[in-house]
Amino acid sequence: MLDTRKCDVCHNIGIFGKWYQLKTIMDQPGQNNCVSCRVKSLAVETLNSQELSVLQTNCAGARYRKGELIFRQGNLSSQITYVKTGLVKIHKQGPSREQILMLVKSPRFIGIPTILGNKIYQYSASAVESVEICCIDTDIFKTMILRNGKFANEIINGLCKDELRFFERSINQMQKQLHGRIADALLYFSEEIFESDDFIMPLSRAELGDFVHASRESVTRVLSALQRNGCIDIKGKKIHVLNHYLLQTISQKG
DNA sequence: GCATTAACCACAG
DNA sequence: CTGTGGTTAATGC
Repeated sequence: MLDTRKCDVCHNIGIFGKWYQLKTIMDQPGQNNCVSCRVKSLAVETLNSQELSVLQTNCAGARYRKGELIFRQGNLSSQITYVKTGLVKIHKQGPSREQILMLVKSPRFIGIPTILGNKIYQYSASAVESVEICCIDTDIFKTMILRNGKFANEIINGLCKDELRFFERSINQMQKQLHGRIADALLYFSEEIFESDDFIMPLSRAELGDFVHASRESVTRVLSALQRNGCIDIKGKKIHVLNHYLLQTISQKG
């Protein structure tokens, strides 16, 4: 089933269940207008004008620069955060090392499990690129879930997709060895995050290591091995996928 | 045993 | 922050 509504900003057609793309115009900082917001989530789109104005008086926008912490594991959560633009990493300190659990492409809610489950953040979120977010008051958010079934439904849809994606990634991480995991990560960036064969890797080698559960040196080695066999071309942070098929094979065979 | 995989350490741009 | 090389421990054939 396709949702053929067009985004009035970038004119991309939204695929059913997927947030609209947004590549340009943002609301002015500090001047929140939920009614005219260009990056409403599917959930927020189900709200009527009265609910929207309630939302508007209970949320605030903020900007974070590359590398800044949005919230920290162990802190008390006070509001739910909606990422309007930019890329965010969800990470957690494990017993031995830091692990990047997932990358979140905007626009998207983060931190819902914390609000509805444990009040203490069980993980941290940081800006990978410069990021714009909206903070919504927890109680208002909960009230909307209780009162508005459609809103709740969209929220649940989002959480389910997250979980499925996470299961998929878990299998990859657990059953593949390094070459496969890195090939996976490259495909993930190329296909899901940037939707292009040419992109600028926003993570450092060390962060990429945290993402695929490997040391920074190993990441470097595998990357240059992939370059040697003509899979990809690397110039610093610029990555060009030359042979998608080969990359997929490596990803599948581990 | 020998080969492979990947982490750790050290050093150099 | 990155790339390389040497070393080492674990695992597989």
